[in-house]
Amino acid sequence: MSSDIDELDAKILNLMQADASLPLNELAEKVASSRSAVWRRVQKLTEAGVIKKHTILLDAPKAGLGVLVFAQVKMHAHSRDSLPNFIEKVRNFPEVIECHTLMGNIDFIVKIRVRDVQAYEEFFWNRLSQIEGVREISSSIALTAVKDTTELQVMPTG
Amino acid sequence: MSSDIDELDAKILNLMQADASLPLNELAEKVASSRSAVWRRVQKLTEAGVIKKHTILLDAPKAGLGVLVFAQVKMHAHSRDSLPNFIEKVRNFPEVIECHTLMGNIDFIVKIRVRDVQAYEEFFWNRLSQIEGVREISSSIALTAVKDTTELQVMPTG
DNA sequence: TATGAAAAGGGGTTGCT
DNA sequence: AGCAACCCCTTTTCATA
Repeated sequence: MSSDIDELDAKILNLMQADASLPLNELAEKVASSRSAVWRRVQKLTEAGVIKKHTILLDAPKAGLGVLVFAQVKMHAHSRDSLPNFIEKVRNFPEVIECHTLMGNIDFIVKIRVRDVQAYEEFFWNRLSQIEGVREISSSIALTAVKDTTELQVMPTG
Repeated sequence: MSSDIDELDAKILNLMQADASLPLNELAEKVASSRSAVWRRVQKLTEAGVIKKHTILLDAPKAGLGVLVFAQVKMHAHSRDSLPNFIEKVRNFPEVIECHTLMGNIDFIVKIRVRDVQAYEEFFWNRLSQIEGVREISSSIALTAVKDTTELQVMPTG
């Protein structure tokens, strides 16, 4: 399950999250190991699915998506059947960055990035609120990002 | 501001977000351009800060962080002075992945990843709720991730 | 000034010890 | 697990329009 991560794996993962463009020899040096050893660890971690992908992170406003919204969505109580449709729709909206089901009275929390407030209004009325089974949406515009990372603090297993 | 992104830039950014390990020649082929042209675009976009960093994304449960929590934090109304301290603390908690200030009655939304529910209880009581000025915390454990990406749909400016 | 080609350098990959 | 050789990709430079 937590695919047996030892201290070396943890160090590698933490460094690569901070900067995936770090050359293999520098990485090896920082973790006090050799190129090949580190390279094989990375292979294993990728095959095991611990490393999901290599990507670049963009500055959202500079990429033309200056507005971040968190929407709390509640579904009609008797609309179990419309859930697969909701999920399908939400996955295909490029504006939706994340969507999670929550325990408690909120059914979904949805993280959305759009160009500006007008674009959100458009998205809200014509897209999100139009999905069958949606009962209530409470939208909050995010002001300042106090913290916004993708880095997980990986610790050795056990 | 939205650093003048043309169609070629947009294509490059979208492809690199999907897979940053894509070799330059394949990337060039996909966007119907040449290696050097694409390479210079990437340089420019990095210098302009549109591309913030290269990273790897981990499977959180496989990396030993199986529990995702969204916490809504409200501060005491008269505790303006304690905000810098709150921000500083939150930024230094490795469990906190994101924290945004919101318009409306919730002051902060905090996204947290921990090993298990016990780890969250520990984090909640000994860390988050101990920060000066915090009045109320409403924690929701996330069940299923309907969507969880970092990819922004980049469109040409204008 | 921007583009393409081609050389030079560095890093990823592999096999062997 | 480490070493070293190989090969491919990135990066620079140069020539061209």
